[in-house]
Amino acid sequence: MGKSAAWPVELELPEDGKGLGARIRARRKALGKTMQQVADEAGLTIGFISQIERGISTPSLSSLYNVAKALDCSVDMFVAQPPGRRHSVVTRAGKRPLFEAGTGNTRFYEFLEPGFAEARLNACLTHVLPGHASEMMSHDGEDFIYLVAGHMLYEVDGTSYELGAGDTLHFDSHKPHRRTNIGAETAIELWVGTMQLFQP
Amino acid sequence: MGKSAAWPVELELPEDGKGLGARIRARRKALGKTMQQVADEAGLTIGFISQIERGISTPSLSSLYNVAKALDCSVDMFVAQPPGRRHSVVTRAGKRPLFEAGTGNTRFYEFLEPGFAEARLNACLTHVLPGHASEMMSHDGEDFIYLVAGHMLYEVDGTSYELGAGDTLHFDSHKPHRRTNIGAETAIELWVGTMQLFQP
DNA sequence: CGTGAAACTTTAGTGACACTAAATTCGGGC
DNA sequence: GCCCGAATTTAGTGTCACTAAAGTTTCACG
Repeated sequence: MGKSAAWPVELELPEDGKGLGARIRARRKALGKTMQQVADEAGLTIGFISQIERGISTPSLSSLYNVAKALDCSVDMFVAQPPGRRHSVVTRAGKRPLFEAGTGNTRFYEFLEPGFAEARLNACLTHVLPGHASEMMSHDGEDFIYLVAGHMLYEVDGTSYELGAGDTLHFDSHKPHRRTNIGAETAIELWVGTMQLFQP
Repeated sequence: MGKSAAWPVELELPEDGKGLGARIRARRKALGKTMQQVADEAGLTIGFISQIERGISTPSLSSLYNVAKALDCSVDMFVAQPPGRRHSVVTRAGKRPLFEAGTGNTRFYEFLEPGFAEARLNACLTHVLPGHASEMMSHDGEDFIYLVAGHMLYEVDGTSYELGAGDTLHFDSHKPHRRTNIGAETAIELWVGTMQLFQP
């Protein structure tokens, strides 16, 4: 099965129709480089670069790594992305759908639609009522939090961080983490991360 | 050169010492799956999964794609990351280094250190004085902007977006974009993106 | 401790495809 | 039309992506 499945990478195209080869070509042209230059820097032949870009050949991981390096970017820029989804470039304060999270009416979140279908960033504004404490969690990706208002206590991998308005927190989401509103008022946190959110 | 360079992918290890195989194993164990399960779902043999995880064999892109799918994640989770860098989980309002950007004293930014060495997200708080207009730019990654204060006009790929405090903007950074402070006061924007920032 | 089964590793291959060198074609400028 | 740079095509080759099966290790249970 392995070898005859050489094409699934290309078949799983994002909606904009770009596969691995097309993305490499787009990047090369954006940098104004010839195939010969890329081939030289990647230690490959110009013929192979041509075949890669036209989807006729698929590079090994190490060759792809070298091509990405010759193109001044990282490998993940060329690999397949998740399928398209609803999106909106701008979201407006006071006009976002508000959803209740979990149980107990202690947390609400404003859903921010991603700016474009293939976006890897996801964002969410969460309103946390005083006293609310989440359970310990751990997941893929990374969390970036900007505390818009209030006082929160975050625990990440056994370490506690107390945050006030304007502070930020950023950590690897694999690490066990939870949060508590330790203030007297509703806290508002802006979360930006690379974990795919449930889309209402 | 191509084939004899089968190991550069492993040699370019992030600081936590994890290569492709080790990351696959970690993910598999995190999901509580056996090699046999992953092999079945990926259409490969258990022997090959074992060799991949121990770095003895390197999968083709299509096989890696299928393994990632069997592990409920995307390929980019397994590829090499940039080298380590300075980081800090928390940044405090009023305590961040402030830098002047460009010329003319019309823009200052607070540098937010990434939360961990391998983080892919980068963040920055920018203070934009009234009237300041940036030049048109375009780069890798994606931009997520939360306007903390003020009124800004953003132009992305020919389309204009006027934002007020609390609004967000999110777009593919490849698209030509620029911004102008159209208000009477300093605007503050929180930028979160996947482009690597200059690190002071 | 012994046993058996599950989980993983090792071995001994095979053949397809990752990649090459060189020939040919294409496109643009003069 | 000629020339040259850029890209594509052709005709391979041999390495490694991947297999099946045997062997080893680990783990749970009595």
